[in-house]
Amino acid sequence: MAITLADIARELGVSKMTVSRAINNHPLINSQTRERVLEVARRLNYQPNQHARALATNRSYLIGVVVPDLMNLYFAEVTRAIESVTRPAGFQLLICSTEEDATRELDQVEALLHRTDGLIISSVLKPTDTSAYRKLIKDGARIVLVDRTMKDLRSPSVATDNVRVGKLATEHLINLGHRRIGHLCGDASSVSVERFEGYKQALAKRKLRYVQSQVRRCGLLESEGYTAMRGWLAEGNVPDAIFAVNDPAAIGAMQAMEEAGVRVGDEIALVGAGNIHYGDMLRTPLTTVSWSRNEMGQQAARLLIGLIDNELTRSKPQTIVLPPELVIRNSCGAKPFVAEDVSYAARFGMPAATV
Amino acid sequence: MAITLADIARELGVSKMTVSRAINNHPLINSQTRERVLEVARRLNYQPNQHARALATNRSYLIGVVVPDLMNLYFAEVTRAIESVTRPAGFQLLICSTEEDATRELDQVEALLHRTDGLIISSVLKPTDTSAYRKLIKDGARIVLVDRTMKDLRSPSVATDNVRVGKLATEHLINLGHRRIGHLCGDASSVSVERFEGYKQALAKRKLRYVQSQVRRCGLLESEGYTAMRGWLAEGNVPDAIFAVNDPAAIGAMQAMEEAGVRVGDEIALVGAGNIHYGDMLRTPLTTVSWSRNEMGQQAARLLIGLIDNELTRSKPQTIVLPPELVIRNSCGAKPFVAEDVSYAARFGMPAATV
DNA sequence: CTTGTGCGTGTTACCGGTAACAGCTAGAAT
DNA sequence: ATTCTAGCTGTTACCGGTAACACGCACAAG
Repeated sequence: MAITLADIARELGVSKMTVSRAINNHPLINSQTRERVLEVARRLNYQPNQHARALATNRSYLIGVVVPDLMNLYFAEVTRAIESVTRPAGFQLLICSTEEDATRELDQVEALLHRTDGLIISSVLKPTDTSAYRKLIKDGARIVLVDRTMKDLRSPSVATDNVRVGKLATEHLINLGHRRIGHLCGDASSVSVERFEGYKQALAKRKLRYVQSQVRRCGLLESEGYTAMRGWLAEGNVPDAIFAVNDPAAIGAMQAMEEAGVRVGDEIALVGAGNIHYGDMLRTPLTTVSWSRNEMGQQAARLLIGLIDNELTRSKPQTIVLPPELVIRNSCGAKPFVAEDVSYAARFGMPAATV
Repeated sequence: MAITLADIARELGVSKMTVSRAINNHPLINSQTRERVLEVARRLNYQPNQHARALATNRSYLIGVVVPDLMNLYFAEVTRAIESVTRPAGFQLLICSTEEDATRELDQVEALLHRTDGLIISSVLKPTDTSAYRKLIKDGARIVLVDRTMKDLRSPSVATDNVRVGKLATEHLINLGHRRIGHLCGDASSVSVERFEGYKQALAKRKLRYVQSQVRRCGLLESEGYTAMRGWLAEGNVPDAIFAVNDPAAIGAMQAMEEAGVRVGDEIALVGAGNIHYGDMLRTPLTTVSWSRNEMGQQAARLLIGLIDNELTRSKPQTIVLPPELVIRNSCGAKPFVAEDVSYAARFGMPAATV
């Protein structure tokens, strides 16, 4: 078995408490004693039992992260950003992917709550389905919402302005001269609903009629974008331009178009959202709407640590909104097949190429 | 505070032990009593304290996963496969990304060991740097290695035949008529070393001379592939064909080539390894070597659960080797810019497109 | 010389579970 | 009627930490 406090205490002829204080740098301890303890601890390679510590202090130094899909690089990036803040603060991450499934999300959240100090959730639920989380939060759960938010929930959140995302994408397509603009819309989640709303607002603002048949439900997964677009192409009556709810859906749709021999960006303009990695390296580079995934993850992590340390007041939770911006590439047909404006090098913070 | 066993016990006028037995479906309990207990537990929404349980049983139902890079979809896929086995078995995952950093790996492993029942590791270390893990395993740590293995370590592992990976890729380039074949080689990890070895064996077998200057060290990250290739192009003396240690490195190199105006698959043939998601959808679809990430993750998970349940004998650890196969696309120039042979639909197990 | 004070250490109890064993009860076997 | 046994339940101790309080001691102040 592993070394315990008691082993060290026996070795030195002191009490467990003294050892505990030495290990935790308690102020009320003689510095010489501390040194002696630490020396033995090092020699025996003492590793504190995290379960015992968690039981006694009610602090696990674990943070749960619940995301819809880790195969979506958008969330991989957000998760990495979260980790970049939590790790230096001494927390480890319990990561769960819900595969865009609401039941699975609730199960996971329930299970995670009781072994973590707090949760960062990107919820698949309808933004109005707040009852479950409302109850958990009332019972003292520390939850921060990221990317996808919920209505009137007493918990901090970080997201982008998704109505604006939908507007930016749709207006861009309108500005390019398109009039029959369709939408591959997502599910019931906040991002889906709000981006859809932005799409409708953009149409209305420019006096274009909203046509039901030009909106197709697809979901947020790449495979769903593919299936939906394949169906659409088979049925016919496909619009000239499409705003897809997110990049994976757009990429799935793109693939369906290519298989059907439709030239993306030429015959059909396409815009996604999220600016995922590889979006600029695809056969047809994807025009999209972008906001900082890094900022998103880091802010969420800071908010949660704030909650854990009781620095944040519970009464008026913070809501952070990140500004979205359009990233024009080729899939929208705006600049058919010219080089990228931002060099790849910039992504890694390198000087521009000299070759 | 949360509901405890004692609360339920008091409510029913029985002992904590009876409640504990009811919750855990102990055989020695009256089924009526169990029903009564479970009913109250449900009503009070009892959730067992995992820390207490872990302390008492020395079982946390947590599995640690240590991968080099979650932004590499290859590992995202392996992780998802692990989760597909561990979740039904009642385990949750503590996921760490080491960012291809050895120090970080050792820190994380040390920290994870003491709060998990076992670890699945894809190690960044040199395959000969076994001392740290050897010690941990001797002290009873349950570790399964995945993707990247180590020499003579008493622990089960799942990997592909990486020498064969290097051979398949290089021989393919030779078969296409190339004679000046270079290699973007990785780091000191097993996969890097073995694929390099395969590259050399393929050259030797076909009586081609191994030329030092045609091998460039780059690492396993996309950014490193980019940097290395940019440097190579700037210096000149670039070979006709390149085998890159993995897909991210290949994709980075590809980007550097495109920025330099070099037509990939035409002026320079390129082959990667790993068959990551999006590899087939790039501007130039990437020829690569593939093996099942799903099989890899699932087998690793099963092995670890076997270790945890003491079903696996410690004396002769299992080593599972997954067969690699060549996936020919366009970047090698073999079939310049024709349609994919395998439809995208197949990836999602759908019938072929009818449009 | 007493009292107070502050520092450092030890004692005790507790966090919320579980293992091991003891004890009780009813019905079967003798 | 007595003993045995099976089946269930309770008791006690323990997992490895920590909080709260008690205590001892040296030294300064009164």
